[in-house]
Amino acid sequence: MTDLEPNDQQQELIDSTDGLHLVDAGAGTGKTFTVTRRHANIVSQPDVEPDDVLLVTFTNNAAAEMKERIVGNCHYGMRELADAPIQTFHSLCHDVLEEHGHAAPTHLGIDDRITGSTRIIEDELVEEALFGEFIDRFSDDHPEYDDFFRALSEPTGLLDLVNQLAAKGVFPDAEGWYRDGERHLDGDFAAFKRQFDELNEPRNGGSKQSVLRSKLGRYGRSKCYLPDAPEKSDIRGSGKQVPDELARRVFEEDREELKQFVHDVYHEYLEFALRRNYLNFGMLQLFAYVLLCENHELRDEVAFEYVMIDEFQDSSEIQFKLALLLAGTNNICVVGDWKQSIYSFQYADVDNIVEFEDRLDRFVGQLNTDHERVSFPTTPVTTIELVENYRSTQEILGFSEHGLRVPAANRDDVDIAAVDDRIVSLESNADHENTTIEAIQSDEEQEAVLAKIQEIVGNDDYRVEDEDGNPRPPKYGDIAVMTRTRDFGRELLGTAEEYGLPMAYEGGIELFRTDQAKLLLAWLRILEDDIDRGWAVVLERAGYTLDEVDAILERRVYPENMVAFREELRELETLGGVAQRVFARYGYDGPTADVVLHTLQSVHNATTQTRGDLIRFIERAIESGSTHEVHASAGTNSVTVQTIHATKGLEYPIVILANMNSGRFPPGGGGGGVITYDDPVGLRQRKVYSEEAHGLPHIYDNWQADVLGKCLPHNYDEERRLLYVAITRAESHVVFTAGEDPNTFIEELPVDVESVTSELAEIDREETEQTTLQVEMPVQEGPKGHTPHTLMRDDVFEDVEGGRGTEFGTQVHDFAEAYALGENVEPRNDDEENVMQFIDDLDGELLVEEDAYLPLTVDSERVTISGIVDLVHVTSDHVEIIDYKTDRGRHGEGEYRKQLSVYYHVAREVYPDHKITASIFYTESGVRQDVEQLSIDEIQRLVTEAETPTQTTKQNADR
DNA sequence: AGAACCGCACTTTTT
DNA sequence: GTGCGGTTCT
Repeated sequence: MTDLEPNDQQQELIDSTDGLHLVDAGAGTGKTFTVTRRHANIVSQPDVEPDDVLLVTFTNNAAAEMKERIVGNCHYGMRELADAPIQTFHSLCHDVLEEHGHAAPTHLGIDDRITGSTRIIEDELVEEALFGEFIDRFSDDHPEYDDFFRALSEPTGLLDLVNQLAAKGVFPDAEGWYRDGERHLDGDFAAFKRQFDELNEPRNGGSKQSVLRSKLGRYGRSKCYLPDAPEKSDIRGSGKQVPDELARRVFEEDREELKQFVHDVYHEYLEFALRRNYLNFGMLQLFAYVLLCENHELRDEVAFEYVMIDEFQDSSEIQFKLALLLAGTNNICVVGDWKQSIYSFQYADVDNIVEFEDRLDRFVGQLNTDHERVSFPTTPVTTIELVENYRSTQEILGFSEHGLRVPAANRDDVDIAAVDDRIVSLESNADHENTTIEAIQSDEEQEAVLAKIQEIVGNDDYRVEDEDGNPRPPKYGDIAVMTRTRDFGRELLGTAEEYGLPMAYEGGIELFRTDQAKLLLAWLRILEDDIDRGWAVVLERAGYTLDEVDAILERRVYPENMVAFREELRELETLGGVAQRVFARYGYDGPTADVVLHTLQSVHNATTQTRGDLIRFIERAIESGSTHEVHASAGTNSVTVQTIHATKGLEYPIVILANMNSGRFPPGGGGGGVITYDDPVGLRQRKVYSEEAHGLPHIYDNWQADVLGKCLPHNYDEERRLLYVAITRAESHVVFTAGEDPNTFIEELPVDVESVTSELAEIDREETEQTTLQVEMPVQEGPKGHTPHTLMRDDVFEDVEGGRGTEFGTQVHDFAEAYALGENVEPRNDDEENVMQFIDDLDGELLVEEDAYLPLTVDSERVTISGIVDLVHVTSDHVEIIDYKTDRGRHGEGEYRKQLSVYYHVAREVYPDHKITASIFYTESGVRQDVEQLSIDEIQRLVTEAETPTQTTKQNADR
């Protein structure tokens, strides 16, 4: 609808630039279109610059898309808008801290600075490792907290807690809690009591016990409370309700020590992170918030004249407050849809939008307690509803509302009147009415899904609209299968492959962190060069203890059966063969092994990678991030498989909502945390002392927390919204599918469930357009011009045990350069001794050319480059390219392979007749290792892939 | 009809 | 550890 004019509500939003606005923008109502037009309208005012208008999105992709659309719509070009504040909260906070935030930690009593070199830890596993290191040290330093640690199974639970507190705006300072943070930790008895009472209400007019009493039926089961814990009959009472005073008994508990513990962990972790020169995403917001709270001049300086927040239902409490601090005026506009709030696990709080006015008022009050930080009135708030839907037929829109009304479980009762009251019904703008909504159940669900797809493709009953609005029969590419779990999607993909049906999974898969991938990697390493890292994994897996593994690695005599297996693998010619044999050995025959195999093969086939390349590829994949993105090639005609969470913002003519099976949608259960934090209950600990920790029977010594856990209602709202989101992706047709045991949702929806047995035809692979999986190579920056320094990834956070780290490496490198330049320097450690020895051993006179990047113009015998490659040594017939590394074990030679290769090819041009080698010099051991060169094509390919990220198939249509 | 008991299964993803 | 659904008991 780029060419179309805005409708009345959209126009109203575009025109009302001033004042507080809450916009309910349902699915497919042209939200992005309207927001970008509104932005253009604001900046078209004579005294408003793009810099004055903050537009917050929740993903970088969304920000980029917004920017692009805005450029197309106003008189500013991309250049003027390149630095305009159209960004995520996180990147905005990053900018603020970078520019003004050096002293931010001091406001929390932390004597450290945020500097330009402070890194943002993006990888969860990296942070967990760092946190683990921190918590080890912390527990050593604080014997007084031994009791807490005895009850903790996973220290990462504490990291979760810290992040959750940060997202709620609860921070520790030197003495206690920043501002009114402690109130949140204490909880709110009145609010708790309301929830307690609601859950303690007898059912069926008094004839049936309350939900709470029923839940407490398992009180004490498979638990061993301390002797002073009350009896079950005492807890549950004798009537239909539990005793009223139970609320107070479980709520009132001395938590001073627990709060102190959490405070110390939290505060010292912040100190630790700053000392190690990193921040996580939560800390970005934390410090930016503190800074904006404390520094009144800065707040005025940074403040924006206009603030717009997109996808407001995905915002967290601290983000709401940040927005208030960043707003210099009341020109605040939040746009969102509570019905599409499905990211609470990312600290999103739907109440930000549902209770917007209450929260606005409350948060401003909190911010203004001691100083007027927010100086505009919180009323009036103008509400604008976008109700015209440009995506789906009316029938689908009507049906989608049922998703918000049906019970998600037998015991779930929905307050339909209350839901209806909140729903703003959408009106379809579609000019065609051909819609089908159906549900099928089959004992072989996967086959049923595929058979349904075969039935749909080319079938005029399922006709869809082409770009000009004319009806046409559907293609594979018109269909999306949405699932709640990745697993089902992956399995379906495997089945589709068997039948040759073109299907591609889109989204993140944690492919290379699976045991399957790690074992395969280990064996590939063993095959490649027998290195310890391969054997260590394999031996550990076979049950050897760490000491035994060490001994075996030391003696290099490996178990006979493993050596035999290695020889067996050596015989195999293809990578697929190796992988299959490895998986067979360990009994991996599930979908994960299949996908690992398939993915590696597609990388392998599509390129000319050697086994060594693949090893490095897997290493990088493991290192660089937990999930591995797998995309369908753009433009191929294949069915898309996605999780519902990943489909937000997308749309498809035909949606198959699969895996509507009992027990899985909605999810059941969920592990019990040790320390929980949840308003209004506050901070609680469930102390479980395990047998392993004590050699005693399992002791559960906090019966209060046990009961508290049951006093809060289980909320199914998000499950229902998930269903709603999935249905509203569809333009024309929806199919639900379930296996043997359909769940409550599918039974409660107003649609007949038809039992089917599917007849599935095998598709001739030659005839269908094959889809290939493209795996994004985790390659960093590409080259700019032809200087190699841009090839080096500079975001590798190096921190190695025993004091070896970035700083140490820099020192060794500085020493090496100074020594090569002939300066009078003394080695300070073994590494520098080794470097000195190495340079001394090189023959010939030493000549130096400073700042010698490319091209290498040399007429001397020998050149030192003070650039990124550490040393280029030239003799009459030989060029040696050398890179020092201070931290063997952290990085293989693959890390800087591209960069060394670029030098290699340049040297080739400069010295066509010389022998050219490139190698890594490990300073710790004094070992030099040659590096195999990449061809120019290979470098080019890696670089190109890094520069052109694959597009997602269908972005939010142009509205 | 309601209460008690038993066995089963056990996410999503962005910054 | 916990919620669900089904079965059995009262």
